[in-house]
Amino acid sequence: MLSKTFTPAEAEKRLYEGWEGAGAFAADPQSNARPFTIMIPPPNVTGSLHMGHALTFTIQDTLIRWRRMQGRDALWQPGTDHAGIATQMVVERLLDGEGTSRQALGREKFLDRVWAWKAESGGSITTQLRRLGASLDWPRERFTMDEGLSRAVRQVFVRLYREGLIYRDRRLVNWDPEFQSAISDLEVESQEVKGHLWHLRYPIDGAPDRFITVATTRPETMLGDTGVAVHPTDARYRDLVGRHAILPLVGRRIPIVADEYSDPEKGTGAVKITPAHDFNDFGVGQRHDLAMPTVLDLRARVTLEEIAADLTPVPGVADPDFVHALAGKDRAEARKLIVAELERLGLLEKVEPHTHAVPHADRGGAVIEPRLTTQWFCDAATLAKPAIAAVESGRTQFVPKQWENTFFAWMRDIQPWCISRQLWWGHRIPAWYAPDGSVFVAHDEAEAQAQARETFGRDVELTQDDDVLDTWFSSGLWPFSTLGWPEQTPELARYYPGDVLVTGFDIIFFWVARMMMLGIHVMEDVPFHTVYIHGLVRDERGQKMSKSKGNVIDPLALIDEFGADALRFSICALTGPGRDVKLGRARVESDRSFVTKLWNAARFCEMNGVRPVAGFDPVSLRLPLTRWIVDAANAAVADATAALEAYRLNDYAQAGYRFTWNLFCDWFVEFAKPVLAEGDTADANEVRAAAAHVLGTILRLLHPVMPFVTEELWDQFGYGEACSLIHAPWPEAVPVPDAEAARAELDWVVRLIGEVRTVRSEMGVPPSVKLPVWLKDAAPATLARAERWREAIGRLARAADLGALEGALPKGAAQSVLDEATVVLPLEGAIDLAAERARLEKEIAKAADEAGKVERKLANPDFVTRAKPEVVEENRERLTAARDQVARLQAALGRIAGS
RNA sequence: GGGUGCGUAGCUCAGCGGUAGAGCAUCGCCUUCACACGGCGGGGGUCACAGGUUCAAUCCCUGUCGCACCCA
Repeated sequence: MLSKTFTPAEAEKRLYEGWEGAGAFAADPQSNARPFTIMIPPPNVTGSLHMGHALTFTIQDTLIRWRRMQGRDALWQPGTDHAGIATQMVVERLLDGEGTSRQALGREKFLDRVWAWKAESGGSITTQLRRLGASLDWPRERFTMDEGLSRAVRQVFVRLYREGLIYRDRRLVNWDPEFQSAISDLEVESQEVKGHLWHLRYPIDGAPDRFITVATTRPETMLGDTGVAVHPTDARYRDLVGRHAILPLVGRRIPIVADEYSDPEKGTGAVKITPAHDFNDFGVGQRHDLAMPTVLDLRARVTLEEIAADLTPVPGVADPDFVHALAGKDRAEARKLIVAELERLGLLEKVEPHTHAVPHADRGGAVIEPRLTTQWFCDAATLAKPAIAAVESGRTQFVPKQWENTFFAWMRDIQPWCISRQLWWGHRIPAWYAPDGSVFVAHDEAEAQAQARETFGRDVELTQDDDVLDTWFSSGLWPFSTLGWPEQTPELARYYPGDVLVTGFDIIFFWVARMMMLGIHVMEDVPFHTVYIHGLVRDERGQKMSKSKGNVIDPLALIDEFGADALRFSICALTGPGRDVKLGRARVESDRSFVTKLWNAARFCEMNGVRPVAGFDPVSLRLPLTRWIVDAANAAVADATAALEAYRLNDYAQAGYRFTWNLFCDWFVEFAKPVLAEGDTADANEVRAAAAHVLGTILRLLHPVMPFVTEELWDQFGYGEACSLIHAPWPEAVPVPDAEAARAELDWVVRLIGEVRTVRSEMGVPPSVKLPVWLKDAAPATLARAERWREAIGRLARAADLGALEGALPKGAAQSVLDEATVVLPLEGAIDLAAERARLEKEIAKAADEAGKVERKLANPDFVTRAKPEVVEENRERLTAARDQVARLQAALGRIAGS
């Protein structure tokens, strides 16, 4: 016996353990089945499950469960990435709490400590994914810092280096001064900040009392200015191009150059150029061969090392003592002092309020400082070309397609990818330096030694590069490194390339781009054929969830409260292609009702002796009711399958919901009741068998999105062994004899009941009062139909009697038109005639309005001659139907006129 | 500034040339033997605005306005 209610908390744990324990999630490399592969975009090892995860992993799990049921050999590859910066931050914070630091521990002990942290609290997300029901192949779980994956990283690094696609270069990079590491462009987030625009007057060399005024948002960088740029067409400054300005405070002579970077409309049209501290200025500096002194150190404090020699006293303009005093000052402090000094010297023309975009680190939030350093770079532009081609040719397709534009835009304008990080936690760069600075890139130290020996003719002492690689470098290898590459494993041969990568649009550049570039280069094939891009999760008002707004919803709390099935269903139902998911607690609560509804429908079936029938053959179905519901199940299966194939998760959820609730529960179960009450008759047994078939279809249909409740019912009903629904075959259409006739019949019954219910409700007849239902002018076939459904109509339409209208219309009857017949409800004088008249007049107006509209359309000769013939024909039929409707309703009105 | 997406019932969204739809909310009735996490019924929309194409436009085109996001 099914319990009165479904208890998710109890069932979920038991069922998940059942599946996992039985190896139900496992891919089978030995199988003959066609594989279906989803590589999990590895979540950050420091992370815990948030709504974004719940969204992406619900989609992935729904897809993987569906394909698994279709008989595919499904691999959903789990794992986490080592999240260099985030993890190091977490552990450093712990050390800070203990009054120590990574520097005090030293590199090796620090790394031991990180591994200890990982063993203890890392990867809690993998436990949480189980709560969601995610059917990942856990024994295959990988971590980007595993030995195997680390080997893949070294191998690819060495290969790309030898191919010239990885190189060292001194370039401007985004520098996080708090973390003291380079970070990639993508880890920088620009934020609007209210600041100022300072207008500084730079004296012109050799032209007393003449100045060029530059506008800047960062006056503290002026110490590193090595030029002033004006637009080549700017008449105001034409005569100054080629001359020099005297850099205030420093006393350096700096050239005034013509460069299109300078925007005549902005500020004064003249910009100061600080090549070592601004990306645009760096470009100008390169074009005009300007010096590039660094004036801020690793922590963004003023350093004079590279400009000390330039300091030249100029009376009233530059005082080396002032500049010396700035050494070691923080950039904010230096700004204040410099502005004050310029003001004192009369070189500050004006200060305007100004809002501008300031780069911040997306981890930690420090203001990023562009900094000129030597780093390792990857030639992304070269790697991007085949990736772009793969998408252009359709070997990899984006769903929805418009995201391909985003991908192209970024990939076609891709910058060299800075892959070195000044961290300890990560894959240490396999490069060793000889005392003279020559570099040897090798798979290990011994190989590097051998190379050095060859170069120098003797052993030299090598030191390994201190830096580690960007975490995304290892994530980019994920689709093949997790399968054992560089070993040629059976898994690699079988599951690469994968089928679909599921992720949010915010991550196209991170995962998609990198996996594409590295996958194509190393494996010579795309890593996946489809990239399904979903939206972001927002709160019910459409606001982005964030801790600072306090609108974060914890998916685990929702699972505790309403069950994983309800949460998963909500997510699926709201996931339209290219749409953000606006999710609130109320939505999940209401979807729990659906879980409950399904449970109760199953309980009804159980109580009425519905049991799976071995060898059930739909071809033997005789009753319209059973043929109708099995046919409708076929349609639901077709809709759901088509929706999943098109990645329309919302349509899939809706197809399951509507069929289950609005057809199976609302109509089929109600129609079945009188038949089932017959007991052990042939009809009743046919209904039982069909109900069992359809319930089984529903359970299979909904399993991908609601795995727990469906599995529980499947097991308890005995459709299969415990925990076997996960591998049950995905439903397919079954042959139904004369489905068309069954549909016509049931459709009529449903409409009749609807008409009667509407009239009763509008006339204010309480459900406790049963009324006869008479059919006037009904065809014999219609009367026969009514007779067949006497029981059900009696119950659902509260009909005391049912049959043809004998004789004249009884006094005070309500009427409604249904096809050729008029449904008559005798109200035995209790009817409010005025109300009935008004009701009929309203119906007439509606029908007449429709008739008029179609009439006008058909009266247009252009329409009749130019529209498609079937459209014209359809409209003619509509006109006839509407006119008949009007005529019958008018007749009905006429019949009560005399009453 | 460049790009993308979106403005359809109170809300969330579907539809995308030929009769405007769903869910939720709302209102009314009902504790009917699976389910009140329920049943039945009703109301509610110049499909953002203005032009254009077409026999026909919510749907296609152009422009305007508004919102969101991405890139600079």
